[in-house]
Amino acid sequence: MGITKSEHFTDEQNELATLAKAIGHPARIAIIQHLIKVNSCVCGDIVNELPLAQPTVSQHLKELKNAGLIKGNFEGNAICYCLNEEGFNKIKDFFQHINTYLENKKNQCC
Amino acid sequence: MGITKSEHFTDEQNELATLAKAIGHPARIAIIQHLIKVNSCVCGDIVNELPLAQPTVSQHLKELKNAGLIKGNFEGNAICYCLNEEGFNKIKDFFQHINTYLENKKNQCC
DNA sequence: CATCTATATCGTAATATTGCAATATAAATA
DNA sequence: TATTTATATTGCAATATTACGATATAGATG
Repeated sequence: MGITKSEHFTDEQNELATLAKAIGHPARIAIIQHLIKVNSCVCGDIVNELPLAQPTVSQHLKELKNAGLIKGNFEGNAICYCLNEEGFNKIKDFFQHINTYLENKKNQCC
Repeated sequence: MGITKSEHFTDEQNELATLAKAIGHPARIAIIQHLIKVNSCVCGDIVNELPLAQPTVSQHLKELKNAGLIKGNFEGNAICYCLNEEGFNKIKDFFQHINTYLENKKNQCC
């Protein structure tokens, strides 16, 4: 089959999965790290930073954008990308929940 | 090609991507949420909680285990699964870094 | 030991992802 | 308007993922 049975899961579960999946590629991790590192809007030098061809980078940017993790504005004929808080805020709560749980859990068999 | 070019990225980037990718499926989000909810080791009732066949659940558990996000102990003829702090701690720093950045960033074009 | 119960593995079909060359598009500039 | 520059889209091949029936395995129990 190969189709993820999204309809059997909650919207929250599907949304979190989509976000995590979008982050789940080293090229997309690299893009996120680069956007943080340069601490400003990046107008296209992402292609030069990555060991991938331009169409491939464009595809990764598209996936991050679709997931709501980055956003881009036209700036002349270039595009200015930066992180999108909305997307990251959605994951933040999930991980904070997990961390709180892990800090307090006791008497587990493993 | 379809092969992720892991060799061109740093170990950290590959590791973070592997962790995020493992989380990036609604069934695996559901497993994580369930393990937190029951607040104890779960010996096999995960299959009953999910809308998927037993082999499929077993496969998802394997992926979470391989990524270091859960661990399992034999408990009689059943297996006891719970969250693995190690894996989650690795992602924690990444997201904390992002959150700190997002809270402080200013004067961005987007 | 035979059987039951719980979980894993195998095999396979359907689908998704990754990557890139070629090409298209769109704004800027000569 | 022709050209350049920046980015996106298309098309396709290679590979990975998802799902499940069938089957294997391993401990518990009769």
